[in-house]
Amino acid sequence: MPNAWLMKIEPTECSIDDLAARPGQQVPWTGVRNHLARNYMRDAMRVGDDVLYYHSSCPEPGIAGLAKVASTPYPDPTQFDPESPYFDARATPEAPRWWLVDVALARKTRLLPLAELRGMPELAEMVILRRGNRLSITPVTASEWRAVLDRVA
DNA sequence: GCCAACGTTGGC
DNA sequence: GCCAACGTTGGC
Repeated sequence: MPNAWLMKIEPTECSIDDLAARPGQQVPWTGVRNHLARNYMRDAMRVGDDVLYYHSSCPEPGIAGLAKVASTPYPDPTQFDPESPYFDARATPEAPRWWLVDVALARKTRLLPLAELRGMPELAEMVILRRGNRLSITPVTASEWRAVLDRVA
């Protein structure tokens, strides 16, 4: 049984439709600069883990599709790129500070809006819904995953 | 634009 | 190590 995760992305960066249109329907999860979220990718994720693809900072925030972890962790290349907003002068190829995984589309779903998630009793304890949560990557329990799957079926 | 919540920075 | 100030996130 794979673990499951919720991963936030701004649709202006890569929406579910952008992902579907990409060759390989895959996206490297660049730009994470929070240690806990980094640790989830580097230390806890496994290829094949389930992912809830969540649109954030947009007119309709919510779950937009299902995806899977598609690579083992590797250094985020943007940390070495002085032109990138994610450049980190303290990182070197010998001692990277930031890691990522590739995420591959499983399928687009109907948009499950944040308000609807908040209304689901099965998701009462979901990390993303807790007050003040700002983490861009959070673990999802097996029962939460099933509840979301049932809802978009 | 507002604001709550949280993380980071930096002086001490 | 403490903590105030500041920056960021992200929904509304």
